[in-house]
Amino acid sequence: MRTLYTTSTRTAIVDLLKRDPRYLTATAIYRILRDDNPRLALSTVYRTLELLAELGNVSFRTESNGETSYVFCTDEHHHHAICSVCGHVDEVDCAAIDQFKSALMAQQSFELDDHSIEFYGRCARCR
Amino acid sequence: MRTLYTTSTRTAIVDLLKRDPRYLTATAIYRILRDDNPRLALSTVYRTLELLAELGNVSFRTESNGETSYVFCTDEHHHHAICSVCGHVDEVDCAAIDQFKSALMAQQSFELDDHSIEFYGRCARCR
DNA sequence: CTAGATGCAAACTCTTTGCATTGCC
DNA sequence: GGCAATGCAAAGAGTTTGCATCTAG
Repeated sequence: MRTLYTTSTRTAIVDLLKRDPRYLTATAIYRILRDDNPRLALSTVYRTLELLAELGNVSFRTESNGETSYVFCTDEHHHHAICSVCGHVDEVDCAAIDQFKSALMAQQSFELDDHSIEFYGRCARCR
Repeated sequence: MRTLYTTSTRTAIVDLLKRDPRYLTATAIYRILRDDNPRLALSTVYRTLELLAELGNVSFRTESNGETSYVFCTDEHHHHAICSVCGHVDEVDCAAIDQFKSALMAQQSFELDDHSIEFYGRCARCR
């Protein structure tokens, strides 16, 4: 198995993602971190984000403009509650989804394997 | 307000989308329709899909490779059950979502405004 | 006839890749 | 020292745009 090095760039990206619990694009991350490291390359940001996604430490989604954005998160199956005011992202479990399964089967004989859910609203601070 | 013309290209695209209830990319649509109309331009397909999306007759999503794909659907709020075998897309209402609201509020004081859901599984024919 | 639609080609944006260099372990 | 990571530049892929031409109404 490939050995992973702990580099300052990787640490900086992970720290930023942990500190800022919102969906950030590669370019946004690049712009922020370039202040401290002017030689940072956008391609490095992309490669690191790809790595973090493989490791399950980051999940991503596609914005309406087609850009991909990333959040730090756990590896377990869960969903995101996204604040439409500040962009804050919280994880939500999906216990209640089980109730869908039977309804869906009965309604149109569809056998549920997986699901993808995002919730939008206002977080505790923005309400 | 702008006047919309009914052109053969638009009719062909709408017909194809109605006939094939799966998420199709612009390029896929282009390839299929080019057989009957060799002078068809990919940009026309994009422009038509954009128009249909504005009119609420089409919804779209982003595939894992970054491509956008489109399905014909109703304008009302609903979700899609996507067959992982044949790609068939069915609409699903979201009555059961209401049960989430109270749970979500109690759990982490998040006020739910909207949600985006996709289900994956096997449709009646592919089970 | 006229505003809207189309084809074609060029431009754009985001993302990926090749390769020489640098740096972690 | 050796393999992994990075910077830089160039290439890719999907999508959008400008403009002359064509066409529905």
